[in-house]
Amino acid sequence: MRAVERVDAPLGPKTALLERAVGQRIAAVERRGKFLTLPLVRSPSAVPADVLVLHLGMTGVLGPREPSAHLRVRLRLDGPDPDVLFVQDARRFGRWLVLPDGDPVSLPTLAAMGPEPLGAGFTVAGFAAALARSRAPVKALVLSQRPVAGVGNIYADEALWRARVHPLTPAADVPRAKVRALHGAIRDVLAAAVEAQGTTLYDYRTVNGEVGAYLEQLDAYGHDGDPCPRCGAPIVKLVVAQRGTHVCPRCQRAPRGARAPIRGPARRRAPEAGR
DNA sequence: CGAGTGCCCTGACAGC
DNA sequence: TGCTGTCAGGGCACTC
Repeated sequence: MRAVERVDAPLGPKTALLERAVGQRIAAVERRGKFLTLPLVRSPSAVPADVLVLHLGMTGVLGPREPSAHLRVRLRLDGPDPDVLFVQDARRFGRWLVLPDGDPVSLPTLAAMGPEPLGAGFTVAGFAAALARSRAPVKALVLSQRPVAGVGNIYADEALWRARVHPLTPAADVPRAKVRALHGAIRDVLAAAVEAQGTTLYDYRTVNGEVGAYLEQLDAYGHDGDPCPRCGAPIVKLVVAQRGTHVCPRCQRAPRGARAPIRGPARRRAPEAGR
């Protein structure tokens, strides 16, 4: 069990409690959704109380090599090499903090997080119940991490496309058969993406510095203007929950009342062709 | 309390 | 060449 000898990070509200990690031992390395959670103990036989939480955001990289730029956290451990871990985060969307006594009050998303998508706790029945409670657009609800953990914008689009569910459908209106399909699609997409070591659009790298290969398997995300791989209709891009959203207008039927496609803020004409 | 919006932050890129 | 504006997105803070 390695102990934290020193933490260097810029001071601020997001990092104010990091120094609580100093002198404690890392009892485990766990993950909840997109959060890394490291329970800390004050002695090898103690029960974990504080939890060191790392969220890498979109551009965060955690690894043993010192980055050439955008270093945010330096974590010095006792014991053998590697004895220093670095967090690089160009866009500063990451978070790193200690939750005293594991209290997630400052991280509401973590506190209310749904089951792990690849675990046994993610059931069709539970997923259906979560959707039935909300009239938010189904994509917005999925992105909230509450019905299921770990689904971000790319994989939400892919799963909805596979299940033939329009992202603007009110969650409670998704038919039972499509809830089942979406549940399966989320599992399939995430399992395949993990297998491919993720999706590198721009910055993302694995812990070994490699790009993620799932980019090549994307069917909908980023394919606006391209033919749908299933039916050939052009994929359309719209905005749902402030996120770029890619839909096949033929396979994914829009809910009644939704006018599609919704372009973003109508202050600027969209470019003629995709890149 | 659920839903929607604004914001953070930097790099890539388009357009002039 | 260099400037300006826009866009990308995970999660929190805030408003309605």
